[in-house]
Amino acid sequence: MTETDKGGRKALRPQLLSGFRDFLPQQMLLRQQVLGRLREVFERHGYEPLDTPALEYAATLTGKYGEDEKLLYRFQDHGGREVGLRYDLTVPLARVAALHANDLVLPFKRYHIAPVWRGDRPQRGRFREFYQCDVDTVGSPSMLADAEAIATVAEALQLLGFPEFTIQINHRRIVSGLARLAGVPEEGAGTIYRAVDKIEKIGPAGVRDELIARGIGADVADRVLDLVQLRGGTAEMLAELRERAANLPEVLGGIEDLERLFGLLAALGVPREHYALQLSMVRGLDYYTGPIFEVAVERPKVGSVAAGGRYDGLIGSFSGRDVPATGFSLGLERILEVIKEFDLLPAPRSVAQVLVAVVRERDADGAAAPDEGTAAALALVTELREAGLRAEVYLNERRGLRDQFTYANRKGVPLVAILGEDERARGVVKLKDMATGEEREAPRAALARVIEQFLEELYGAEATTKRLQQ
RNA sequence: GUGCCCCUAGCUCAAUCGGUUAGAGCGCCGGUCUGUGGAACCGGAGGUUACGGGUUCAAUCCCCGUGGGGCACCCCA
Repeated sequence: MTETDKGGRKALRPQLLSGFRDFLPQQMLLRQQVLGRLREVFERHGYEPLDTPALEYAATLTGKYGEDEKLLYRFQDHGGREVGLRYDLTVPLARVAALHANDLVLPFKRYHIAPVWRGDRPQRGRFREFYQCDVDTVGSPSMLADAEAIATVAEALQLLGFPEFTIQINHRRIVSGLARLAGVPEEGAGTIYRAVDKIEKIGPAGVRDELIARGIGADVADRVLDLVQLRGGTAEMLAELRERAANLPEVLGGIEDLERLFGLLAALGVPREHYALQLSMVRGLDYYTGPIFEVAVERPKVGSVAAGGRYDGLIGSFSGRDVPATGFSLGLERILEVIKEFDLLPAPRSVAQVLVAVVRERDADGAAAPDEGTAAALALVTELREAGLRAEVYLNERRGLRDQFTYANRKGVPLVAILGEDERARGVVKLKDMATGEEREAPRAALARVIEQFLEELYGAEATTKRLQQ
């Protein structure tokens, strides 16, 4: 931070840290609209809200993320404690599950919408402070919990109007079986996983090159690629895998999980085009133990918008007693990138639905007599608020109507209500639609209803009723 | 974290080969205009050319560093 000299006065240069953002009202309106829909879907599926502190003991966060741990924000607090900003919402949940084990009804389903921090280099859809929207279930080893998380995410993306998306599903044990089948020791497996995960991006030949470049024999590389590229229906692919992994009980368990999971997804009615077995998909975080999920988009180029999986060992790392858990996480900013790209959710520009103008009034001599007009406007705005409308009054009674219209116009307030002497005498309120300039008069008593009707004509039922039907 | 590109008014961009007082459009503020906006006209504010240093008689321009942004990689939501 540098200081500057502004008009003889020292001033701090207002500046943001790289990868951190302010959200101005326009952006907040869109964000809140999206979050509102997510919350709605989460609660519809019975997930309960949870929040936890931004800051945790560093030890809580370390050893969970593998190589990514280098992105963890950590430092000493005033008491010299080693602390860190949460890197995701999953580890804090595991900590909560261990700490409050006696207070939670299992299976415990929670959603958590909150910022997380990663010391990554910013790019489109990638920030150092960003919001994750998680749904997780603690205490159920059943694939039902995984299926529910997947169904929830599918429904959320549908509700947001995502043009097309596929939830890719794989299993941690199948992934590690890959290395085993290829005859690669567990330590070197990471490089295989990472290379394989890029198959959609760089193609099989690219993966082969990368594997060989990393010291994997050509024959082994081919075997891995062969497995990962199994084609056909899900059932056929799993059957084929079962055959090839006949002597690897671990992999067989993974195959069973997935067979069950796919059955449950069908039973839940998740549209078939929205999920698929993807044997090349790998998740980087260390804590996954079972099924893993990911939703990636090609357009815009922001990578994955959601990811998750089962982590049956994570809670045990806090409590010493393994408790199964699984969940799915959506990345708000990446979802917003998609929404902007396809213009899926035109958000209102302003929270206010109506601006009550303050009409200046003069007495017979032409002297200012502002109080009556102001009082009338205040009474009206209060009335509208009591009727449940989002109404504001222009906060400067010395301005003319012209300025007040300009204000409404700039701010995007769709309606302006005018209650001057003339209207008061006739018991009406004049209502102006700022988009078209059209004016209507409504009896004072019925004004709120007329405004609601007006808004409905302008924006459809959605804008006024907040309740969204699928 | 690595590499490359970028940064001039609130926004989008100008400014000859390094040349003297850094301009325009839009926006903003005020006025023409006491009850009708997004039009027009007039006027105004707003810049240490991101910041710091260096080279030079002279730097928006060349060099170095810092900060911020973008792209690719790494990785990831």
